[in-house]
Amino acid sequence: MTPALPDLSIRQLDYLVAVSTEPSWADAAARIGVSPSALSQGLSELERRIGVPMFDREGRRRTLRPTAEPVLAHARQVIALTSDLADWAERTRTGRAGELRVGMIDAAAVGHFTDVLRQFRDDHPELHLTLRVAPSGELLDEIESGDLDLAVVVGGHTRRGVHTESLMTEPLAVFTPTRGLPRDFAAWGPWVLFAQGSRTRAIAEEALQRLGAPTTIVAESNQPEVLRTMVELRVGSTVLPVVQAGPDFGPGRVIAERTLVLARRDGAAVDPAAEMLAVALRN
Amino acid sequence: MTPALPDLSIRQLDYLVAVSTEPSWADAAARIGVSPSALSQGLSELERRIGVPMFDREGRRRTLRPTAEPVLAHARQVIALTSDLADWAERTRTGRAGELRVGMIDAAAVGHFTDVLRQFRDDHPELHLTLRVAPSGELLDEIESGDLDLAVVVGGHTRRGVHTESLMTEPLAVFTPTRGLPRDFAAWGPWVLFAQGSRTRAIAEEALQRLGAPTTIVAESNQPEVLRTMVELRVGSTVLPVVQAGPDFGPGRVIAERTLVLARRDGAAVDPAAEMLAVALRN
DNA sequence: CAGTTAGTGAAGCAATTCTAAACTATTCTG
DNA sequence: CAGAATAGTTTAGAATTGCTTCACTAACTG
Repeated sequence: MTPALPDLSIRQLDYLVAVSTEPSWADAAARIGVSPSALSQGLSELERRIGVPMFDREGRRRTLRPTAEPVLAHARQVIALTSDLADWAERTRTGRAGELRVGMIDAAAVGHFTDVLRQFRDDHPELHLTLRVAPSGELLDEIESGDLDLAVVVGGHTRRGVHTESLMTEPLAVFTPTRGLPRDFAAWGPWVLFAQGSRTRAIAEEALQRLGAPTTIVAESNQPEVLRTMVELRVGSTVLPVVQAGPDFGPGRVIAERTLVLARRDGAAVDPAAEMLAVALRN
Repeated sequence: MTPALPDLSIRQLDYLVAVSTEPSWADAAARIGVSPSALSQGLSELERRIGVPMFDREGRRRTLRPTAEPVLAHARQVIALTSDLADWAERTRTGRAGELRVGMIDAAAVGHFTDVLRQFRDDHPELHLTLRVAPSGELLDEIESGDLDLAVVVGGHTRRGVHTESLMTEPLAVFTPTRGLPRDFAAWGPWVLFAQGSRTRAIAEEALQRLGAPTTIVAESNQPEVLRTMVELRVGSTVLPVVQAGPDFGPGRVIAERTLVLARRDGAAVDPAAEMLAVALRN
């Protein structure tokens, strides 16, 4: 068992180092910016806590006795360490260093927030930023487990322990192999959609049902690239965020919209770097 | 210029390490011996001073976030250093380590306090004890300049900045080449005495004058060995502390006494080791 | 000797840090 | 699922710490 450490404070050690450097205690006090009395009392207290006499009296001056050398060495070392820590804290606080794990759905990463990400990377070169692109569900799992600090996902999920905040809404549109859509909703389809379980898939199906269109599914994938190819091969029509439709199709027929939200672990302390990215994402 | 260090205390760092070791904060608080409330508040304060969020909330527990690893490392290191310092302080305080420079006149070192010195050396094997044997005047110079921590010298000197304390008195006696002394003091002498400037020499001369004996000096030396030899060679009589007379002479005729005093630098902090030796010297 | 300088001690005040107790939220348990 | 137990926080109040100011002592300086 440790025999109860003396409760020394950085400040007291700082006094000691100052006194060892400056010609007089008064100068030391002035440099630190406290009254001579405070310095005197502080050093007395330090001496008392360590329990070993450290100062001699030389005329009216006080001198550090050589015996106290180990204490001075200790003080210097601890102050150096603390100074390093303060630097680290400063860098972390300003988001200039540290680690930040971000997740985004593909539309966010490659579509809406590409520029924001690039800019953020440029602004924080020392920050170790890892970006994970995956469907909302997976990202939310990782937010929940603490593997991600921040994620941009499709809104509408409810997940305990995860806090969300709306970022933007974007339109979902129907894209067909043929130019133009039948006037009669019942003639729409069949469909090539995002995979079962996807929130965007659910939004699309719901919209189609509301319009009275059939919801026959002939193929599914989570990769918009795959969906587009299917449409080109005339397997069926699809519902995609317009940013992901690509230039080969027409403007598409908007039938719904989805919300992109910023997700963070609930109760997690706000990481400064995460907060800075969040600000950037909100524009 | 350093950007003002956060005033962290050992105690706060200790909280952090405890929390990282124990399964719950309550356990950590119990181990340290403080209320859970104090721990909670202390860690909040630490977090605030460092300025970087360090804890997450996991259900009702709080966990150290990986980001705070550098702080924990710092805490461990500073605590280890402080623990070393505490050990050093403990050893120094109990006189088990450190340095002690002692001066003694020969009669004290070889006569009265030989056993005390041997015992003290045995009791404090780790203590670096240096013993300097020299006449009182020299020793007092060195006490004054700080080269010695402690000295046993002949009393009667007054030296500013040096504090003295009586240890013992010892008799000074006349020793002659012949057995027995003349009844008539005027027939005493001639003398072989300690060198001019010696305090013991002054005491002896004064005593002889008081008795009405002549004080013709035919030889002088500060080495009692030399004085004894002179007496054996019948150069003259001498006045010596009885401990230094040796067995070859009779008991001697006591004519005065001198005091041995413990001398220390005035205003010097009391070195624990010095204090322990002082206690031993006082018996 | 008067004046200045270095450091200390006392009083008062503000900030810190503790305990105790009430409180919130979460988890366990029958 | 209700109720108890648990983990941590908050609040109020007391104790401690640490600072400033001011008076003071001792030691240099001219």
